[in-house]
Amino acid sequence: MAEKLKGETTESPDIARTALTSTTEPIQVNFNALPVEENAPDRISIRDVAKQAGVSIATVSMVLNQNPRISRGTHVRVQRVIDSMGYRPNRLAQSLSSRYTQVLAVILPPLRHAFADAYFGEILSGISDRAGKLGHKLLIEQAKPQYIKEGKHIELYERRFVDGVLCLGFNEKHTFLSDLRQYPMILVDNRFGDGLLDFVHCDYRMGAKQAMNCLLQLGHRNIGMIYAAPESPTARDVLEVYTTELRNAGIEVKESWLADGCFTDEGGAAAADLLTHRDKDITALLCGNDKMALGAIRYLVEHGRKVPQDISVVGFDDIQHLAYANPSLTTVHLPLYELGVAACERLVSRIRGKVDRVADVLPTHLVLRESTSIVRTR
Amino acid sequence: MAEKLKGETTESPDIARTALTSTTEPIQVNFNALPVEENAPDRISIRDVAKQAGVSIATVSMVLNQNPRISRGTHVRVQRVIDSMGYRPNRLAQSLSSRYTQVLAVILPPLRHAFADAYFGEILSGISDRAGKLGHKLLIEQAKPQYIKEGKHIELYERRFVDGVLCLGFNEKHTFLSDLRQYPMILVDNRFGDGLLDFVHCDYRMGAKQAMNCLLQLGHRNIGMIYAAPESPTARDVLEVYTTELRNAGIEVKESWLADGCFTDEGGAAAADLLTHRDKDITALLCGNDKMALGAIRYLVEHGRKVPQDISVVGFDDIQHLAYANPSLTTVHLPLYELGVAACERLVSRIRGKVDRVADVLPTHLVLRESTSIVRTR
DNA sequence: GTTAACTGTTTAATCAGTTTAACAATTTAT
DNA sequence: ATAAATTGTTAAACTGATTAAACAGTTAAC
Repeated sequence: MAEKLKGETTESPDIARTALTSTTEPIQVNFNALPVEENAPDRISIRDVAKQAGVSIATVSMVLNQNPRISRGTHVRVQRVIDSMGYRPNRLAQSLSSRYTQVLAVILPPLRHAFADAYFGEILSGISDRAGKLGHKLLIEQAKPQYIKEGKHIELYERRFVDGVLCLGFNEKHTFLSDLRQYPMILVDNRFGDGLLDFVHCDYRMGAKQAMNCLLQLGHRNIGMIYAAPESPTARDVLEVYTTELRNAGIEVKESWLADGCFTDEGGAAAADLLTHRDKDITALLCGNDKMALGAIRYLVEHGRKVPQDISVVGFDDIQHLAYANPSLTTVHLPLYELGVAACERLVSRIRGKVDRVADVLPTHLVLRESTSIVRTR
Repeated sequence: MAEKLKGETTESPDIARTALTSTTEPIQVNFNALPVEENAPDRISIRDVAKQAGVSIATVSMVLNQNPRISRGTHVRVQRVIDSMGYRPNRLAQSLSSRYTQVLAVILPPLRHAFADAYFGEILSGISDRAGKLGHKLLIEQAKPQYIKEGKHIELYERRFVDGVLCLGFNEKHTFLSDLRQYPMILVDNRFGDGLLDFVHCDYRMGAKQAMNCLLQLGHRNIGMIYAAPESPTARDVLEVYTTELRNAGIEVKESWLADGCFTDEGGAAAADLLTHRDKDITALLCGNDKMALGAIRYLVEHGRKVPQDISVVGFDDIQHLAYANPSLTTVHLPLYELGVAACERLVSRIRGKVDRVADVLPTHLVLRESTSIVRTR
C-alpha cells in the first residue's frame, strides 16, 4: 500500500506555477536592509490627533487610557476626533513606554505534529479564548533543540516579545524550563522539581483512581498498563496510583504488566502486542492517553481479540473526535480546555504582579463508553 | 454511552485546588493600571553598551545591523562588549524605528477545534518552520464574528502587531478578507474573487482528476461525491472536475450523486447515508476531505457495506495519522506542509516590497491504499 | 484678602532603538 | 601643495507613545 499513482497535469494551467526555493538552513536576515514601502500611507499618530483636537498629546494619551484626570468634556471632544480620524495607537510605542507587550507565548515541544495534535489543540483553544478576552495576543513557538541552544526562549522576554510564556507538553527532562524561572511562566499540565515552577495540571491521580476503580469494579484483576514518559511527574502519578490501587485490592503488580507506549498510536499498538504476549491472562489495559488506547485497540482487533469482550481498554484525555471510534473509548476526561483557560488566567495575574506560586490542579472524571465491560469468567 | 462515573477525590490533596473565575464576557483591561514590576532588573540598553565600549550609540546600532561603514576593528571591539554584557536589543524599539515587526499573523476560522485540526496543523507546521528560518515570529488568531466586527484584523496591521497575515480556511463567503487587500496578506489554500487577493493553494483540479482517473480505471461508473463548502473556489474545482471527468467518460452525472458533508466526520457519515439510499447503484464515493471519507467509511461499515469490496472511497488531504484507519484510506495527497512553507515565503517577499501578485498552485498526487478496489461485477 | 487645596491641562523627560547629515581624518587625484 | 574623494564615527533628529512634574485657573478655608 501507500503506492503512488503518477498524476497528470491539470489541463488548463492558467495560473503560473512558480518554482519554490527550498533552503533548509536558517536564512540570515538583515533587519535594516529591508526596503521601506514607498507608498506606505502616512499613519496617523497621536500628534495628528492632538493638533486636530487642539490639545496636547498628553491629553490625547490620557483620553486613550481613560485617565480620570481628564474632564468629561475634553474626553468626549478628543474621542470624537479620534473616531473621526480613525486613529489607532501604535502598540510598539505603547509597549516601549508602558513596558507591557500584551503578548503571551505558547511553547510547544518539537514534535512533528505538535500543531495537529488534539491534546495540544484543546489546551490551545482554552488559552486562545481567554487570552483574547484578557486583551492579549498569542505567539506560538516550537522549542526545537536549536531554538533552545540559541537562547530564543530567553530572548522572548529579554527582547520584549512577550510578557509571559505558557509551556505545553514538557516535563522534568526539559531542563531549559528552569531558565525561565525568573520570568512569568506557567508549566501547563505538569510539574517541575515539585514546586519550583508555576504550574497548572489535571489531577492525574484522581483520573487514575477513577479508571482503576472502574476496572476493578468490573471484576478485572489482571490489569496491564501502557504508560509513557516516566520522566513526567504527572505520568508518574498515574503509574503510582495504578500500583497503589492494585495493591489495595490485594493484587501484586507484575513487572510484565507494564509497557511504554511513547504516547503514540504505533507505540500503543506495540505495547499491546508486548503485554498480551508476556501475560495471556491480562483482561484489561489502562493507557496513559487516548492515542495509545486507540493504537492498542486497533492492534487487538486486528489480531482477533474482541474489545471489550476479551479485553477492556481505558484511555486518558477524552479527545473529542475519538468518540466516534469503534468501539468508542472509555476514558478519563481531562479538562484540557479549562486547563488552558486556567493557565492563561494565572499567567496574566502573575504578569500583573501577583507573587504567590501558582499550583492549580483540575479535577477529572471518567467517561464510560464501549471499550470496557465486565470481566469474562472462564 | 458517554455516561459519567462519579469520581472520588484523590486521597492526598497536597496541592491547593484554587477556585477559578470563569467570566464569559470580554474583560476590560486598562493598559496603564498595570503595576510595573518593582524588582525588574534594569535592562541593559544600547546606551550602556556604547558607554562601556567608548563609542556612540549610533556605532553600536550599526555594529548590530552589520552596517559596512563600521570598520573591522570597531566591529570586533563593540561586538565583544555586546557579548560580555549579554546585551539583547529591545525589539519594540527596533520595530518602532525600523517599521518592521518581524511578526506574521495566522488567522484561523472560528471553528471549535481549529487548533486541533490535522489539516490546519500540517499547514501551520510549514508556516512555523519557514517563519522561524526567515526570522519571523508567529501570532495566532481566530476570526470570531466579534473579532471581525471590532476590526481586530485591521488593527493587526494598523497598530503594528504584524507585518503580514496568512489566512487559513477561508473562502469567498468571508468578505472580511477584502479588508486586507491593501496590506501584505496571503490567502492559503483558496482563491478569492479569482485574483483579487494573493493566494497559494493546492491544485485541487489536478487532485480531482487523479482521484477520478483512479476510480474510472477501476471500472466504477456510478460515482457519488461528498463535497463541502461550494462557496469555496477550490472546492468548486473538485466538483467541476468530477463532473467533467464523468462526462468525458460518457457518464451523465445525476443530481442524486451529490451530497454536502460539511467537511466533518458526522457530515460525511450523514452524506454517505443519504447517497446510498438515494441511489443503490453507487459503487464509489469521492470525498472532499479525509474527515468526511472516514465518516462515510464508518457509516458504511456499521451498516454492513464492505469497504472497498462493496463500495470504494477516496479522500482528499492525506492526513498523516489516518493512514492507520481500517481500511486505510486511498486519498489525494495535498502538499499541506509545503503549502505553508510557500505561503510564508511568499508573504515575506511581499512584505519586503515584491509587488507582483502571488498566485501559486502546488501539485498533488494520489496515494493508493486499501479503501479502493476494482468495481464488483454483479 | 491671602493662603491652601483642588482641577484639568501641558511641558518635558523617557522608553530604546535607527538613520540622516555633518564632520574629522585620511587617502587619492590634479 | 591643494582640492576632491573616501572612510569611519558621531551628533542630533526621529519613531509614537506614557508619565512625572509643573503650571494655570478655580474654589474653599481661615
